[in-house]
Amino acid sequence: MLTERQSKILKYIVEKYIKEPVPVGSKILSKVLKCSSATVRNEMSALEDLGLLEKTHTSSGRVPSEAGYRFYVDNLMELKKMNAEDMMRLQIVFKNQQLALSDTIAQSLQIISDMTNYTTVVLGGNSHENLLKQIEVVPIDEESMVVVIVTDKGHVEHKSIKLQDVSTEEVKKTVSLINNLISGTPIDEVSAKLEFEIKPIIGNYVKQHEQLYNAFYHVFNDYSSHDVNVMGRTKMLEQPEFSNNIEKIKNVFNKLEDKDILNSIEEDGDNNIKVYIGGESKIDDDVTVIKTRFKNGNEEGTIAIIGPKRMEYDRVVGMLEYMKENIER
Amino acid sequence: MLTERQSKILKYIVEKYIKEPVPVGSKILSKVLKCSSATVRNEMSALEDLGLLEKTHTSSGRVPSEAGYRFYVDNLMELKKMNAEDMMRLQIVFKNQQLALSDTIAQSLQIISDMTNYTTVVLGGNSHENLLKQIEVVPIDEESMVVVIVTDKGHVEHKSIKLQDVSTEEVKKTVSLINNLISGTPIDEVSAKLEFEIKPIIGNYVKQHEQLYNAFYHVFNDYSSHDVNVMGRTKMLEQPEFSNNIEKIKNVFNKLEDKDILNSIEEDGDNNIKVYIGGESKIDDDVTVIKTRFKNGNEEGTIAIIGPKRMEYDRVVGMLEYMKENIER
DNA sequence: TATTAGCACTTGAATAAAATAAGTGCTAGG
DNA sequence: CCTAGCACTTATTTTATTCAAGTGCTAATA
Repeated sequence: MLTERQSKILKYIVEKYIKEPVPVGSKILSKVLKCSSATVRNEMSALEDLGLLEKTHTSSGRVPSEAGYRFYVDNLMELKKMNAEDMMRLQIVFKNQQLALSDTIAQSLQIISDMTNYTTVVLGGNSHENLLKQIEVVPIDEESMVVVIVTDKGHVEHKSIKLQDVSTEEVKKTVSLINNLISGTPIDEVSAKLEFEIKPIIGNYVKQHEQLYNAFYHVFNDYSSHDVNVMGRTKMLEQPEFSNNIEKIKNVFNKLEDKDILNSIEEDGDNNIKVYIGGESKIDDDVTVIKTRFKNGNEEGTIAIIGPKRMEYDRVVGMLEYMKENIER
Repeated sequence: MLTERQSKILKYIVEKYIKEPVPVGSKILSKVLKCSSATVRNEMSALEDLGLLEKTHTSSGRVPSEAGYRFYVDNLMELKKMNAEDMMRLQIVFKNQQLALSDTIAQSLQIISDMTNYTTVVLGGNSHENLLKQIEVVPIDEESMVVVIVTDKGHVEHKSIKLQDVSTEEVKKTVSLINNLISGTPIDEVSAKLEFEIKPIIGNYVKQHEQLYNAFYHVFNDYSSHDVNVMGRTKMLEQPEFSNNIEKIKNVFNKLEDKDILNSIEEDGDNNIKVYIGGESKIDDDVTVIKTRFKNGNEEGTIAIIGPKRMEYDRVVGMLEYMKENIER
């Protein structure tokens, strides 16, 4: 366990370094703590031995290590309430009764991205939690049509398909069959049900049943299963740890394009606010992801704020708490 | 007009500089042209006076100016056919009969982005060219529902709306009213028709008609009107003119996020391949956009390749021609 | 008249050396 | 246990030096 003074030192260094990415030396701390710089140096050395601080070179000041940030977040950080002005901006969105929940969330996260200069993400629930509500087919011309899938949570997915020698009648019949028989099934089980419950039936009355079955099968199989909405991608470029390092930018941007990586943020079980620092983030050693799940009626999902490891943890966690509260009622 | 020799010099400089972003000096050209470097210098000086070449500093070699690229593209460039290997890769996609056209295009442009290290874009027709085909409403719970809009070109857009005290019956009636009366209308005229043709009618039999009307009105008004699909955003980072210049990266990425800017690429009338160099591109002085419209049956749109001004014009134009041909049949 | 050899001159890039600033570890004494 | 003091390290900044590439211009040449 850390002594009172060590805690103070670590907290100060983390917060100072977050404000400005410059290693923190003993001199400034000696003023804060009203003791000599030598004393501070001894303490810093101890904190380094504990793995909470690091040096950038032999004679540099100290910088928080990943474990240092972790300790700060878990033990030292004091939550910061949002300031009134920021709250006002968000309330304008939340008070707007016209908006559907997903739009409310998107807009408010866009605002948060602007306020903080961090990237924000909304993830919309997993496909095994989404049940098929209804499918609709709209014919476009002789051979192509659009299939629209709606889930019980209001997610919509669509795909155009091409069919030869299948009549509109046959398609309509099949659609109502699907709606009657397998609506209510989790999306990722639909393909299976199609095979065992629909295929045998349409085999009887549809000439090109193989083709028709295949088309629907593919539609559900390709169901991308996740809404991913990233806001403020370019905010990452404002952060000094990236703006000097093209390789890092490349890496981070590529990860932000990768839906699998983003979706993996949703995985982790619990409903509280979670903080993934550096290596824990799966994005980059210098990136932190802070996320929480939300649930409002039958809509649920995850919101996340992605920024540098040097993120303003106290502020962001406060914001996310505020967001969660407002979304959930 | 340029002399034979001047043309040769300009062509050589453009192509050399595209291969490697280093100013081209008179020495190498003297070898190519089999004349003295002094002669070349005189010619280069003349080309500079014509505004086709530039120097990066008083004693540097020459670099093509924007006008130089323009002249090259319009007069000197020899189209380059795609090589067999690249063609093969694309043919695998084009030969796949299963895919809907939009998927074929997306996949092939993804491949082109990988082959060239340029960013690619598909734009899906303007809203005034899209006619309303059909709308569908799927109720999600007591008060919310999803509205799905399908256009005659197979574009799908959806939006959830919230309604209080409106019965499913009333909504259904309104939907079939819309489908019967204004299907076939250009999307961006639907709002107006709603007001004059639908509103008066539903006023008679729907209690909360104001609310219902508003909901539909918003749905069409927010219709984002364009499919924009950007592939290989991060490829820009591979280009040396950007990878050393964060400000440029920021600018370019922000523009690539901006749908209005991307859509403006579609504007320009004509169906042929168009090249917008540097300032003409609306994205950045160092960016070139090469685009063409395509039309296949009732689906149409624009494909574009976005890269540095130092783009391999001959290769990209060749590819785009090949793409257009394949899409259109 | 068009070309070319020759040369002085300019500039950016690379390298090296020196000066500066910030900060550390350690020792010894209060 | 704390701290004053000092030798030592390292990154950063500044200045000077050299090097390579390339130009423009002049005068001679074909």
